[in-house]
Amino acid sequence: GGGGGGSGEWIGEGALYVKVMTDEQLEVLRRQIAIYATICEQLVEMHKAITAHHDSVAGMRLGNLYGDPLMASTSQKITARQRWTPTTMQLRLLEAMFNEGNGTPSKQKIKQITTELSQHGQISESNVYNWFQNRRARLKRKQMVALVSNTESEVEADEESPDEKKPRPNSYHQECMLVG
Amino acid sequence: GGGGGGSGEWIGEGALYVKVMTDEQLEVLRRQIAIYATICEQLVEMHKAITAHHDSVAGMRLGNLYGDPLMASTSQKITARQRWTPTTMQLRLLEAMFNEGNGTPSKQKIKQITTELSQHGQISESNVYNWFQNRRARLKRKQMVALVSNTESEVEADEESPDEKKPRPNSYHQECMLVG
DNA sequence: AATATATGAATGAACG
DNA sequence: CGTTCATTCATATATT
Repeated sequence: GGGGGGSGEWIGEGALYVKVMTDEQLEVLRRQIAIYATICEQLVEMHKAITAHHDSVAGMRLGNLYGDPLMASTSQKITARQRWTPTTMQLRLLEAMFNEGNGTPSKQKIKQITTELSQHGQISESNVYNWFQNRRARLKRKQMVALVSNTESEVEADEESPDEKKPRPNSYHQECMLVG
Repeated sequence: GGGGGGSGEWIGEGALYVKVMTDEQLEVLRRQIAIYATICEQLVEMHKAITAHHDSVAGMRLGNLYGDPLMASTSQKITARQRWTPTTMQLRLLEAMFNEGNGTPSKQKIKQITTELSQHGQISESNVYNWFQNRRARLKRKQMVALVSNTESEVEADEESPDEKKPRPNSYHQECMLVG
């Protein structure tokens, strides 16, 4: 499974955390994931048991499922992709390096990274270079947007009386996900 | 919509909601769940194919797992991502702006447009940004297709199909890689 | 219901 | 580096 790194990735500096989901909602979420995990385990075991006797079943193999589940979406099979797509492993390593900070990698550093990542799939130095450029640019843009919306919220909050509560459509991002 | 249940199940009365996870973190979470969903779907299909030949496998059965309401999300998966849909009024205004103001709006302009359009429904700056990007790109593609179909009789010697893309020179290679 | 299309969003690559 | 372009992915909607 793609468990995601240390807590540092999830907790920003100086952020204030308030409980958004109730314990019941968290439990629903946990159960939904657990159901998938259970089914996966059973099916994998079943598959192993079967292929122990019949090493090939209708040409289907689990194979790449273990390898790159993120890329297992249906459409991406036959056509050779024309642009580089990082494998899950490459992405994880890149993210880790990015989170370490240290700014933009030097040319020498990029060479080293490329060599390292090429053990996990096709990659070129320009891919690495572009990736860092894009990652940085988009993070910055996102932060700017967040800053603006935060400022607006504060301004609005100042103009309203504290007792008054206003429906904020901005929170719709959260209510849609994982609702069964 | 994000599927079943009124918002009352998720939003308590009088509760104040603050964003605890960034959109990026939410996306990571969604993808992690989606991994399970994808694996499960494929494994279930595999299981069906297998049990078509062996109707009893070592006493293991999925049983009611298929019937689980959380699993039977044929119409709306729990991992489905919500996506903005412009209202007719928003769409009309966007089209008008696109037709008059040539080119992609600046960030400042986008902010203004967003504020204006939010009077006609939920919308964010990235929605506006994406809309203009897509509108422009698709118009260009349509024009190119039209152009190709107009001139195809003249340039039939060219073996290149319209779908094929020409790899463009990479600036990183030009500026950095070939040095030394 | 299954398939096809339209389109919002994500992202690799390129430009100035 | 910030911005823009081009392609791809995923989902909502339309069609059969």
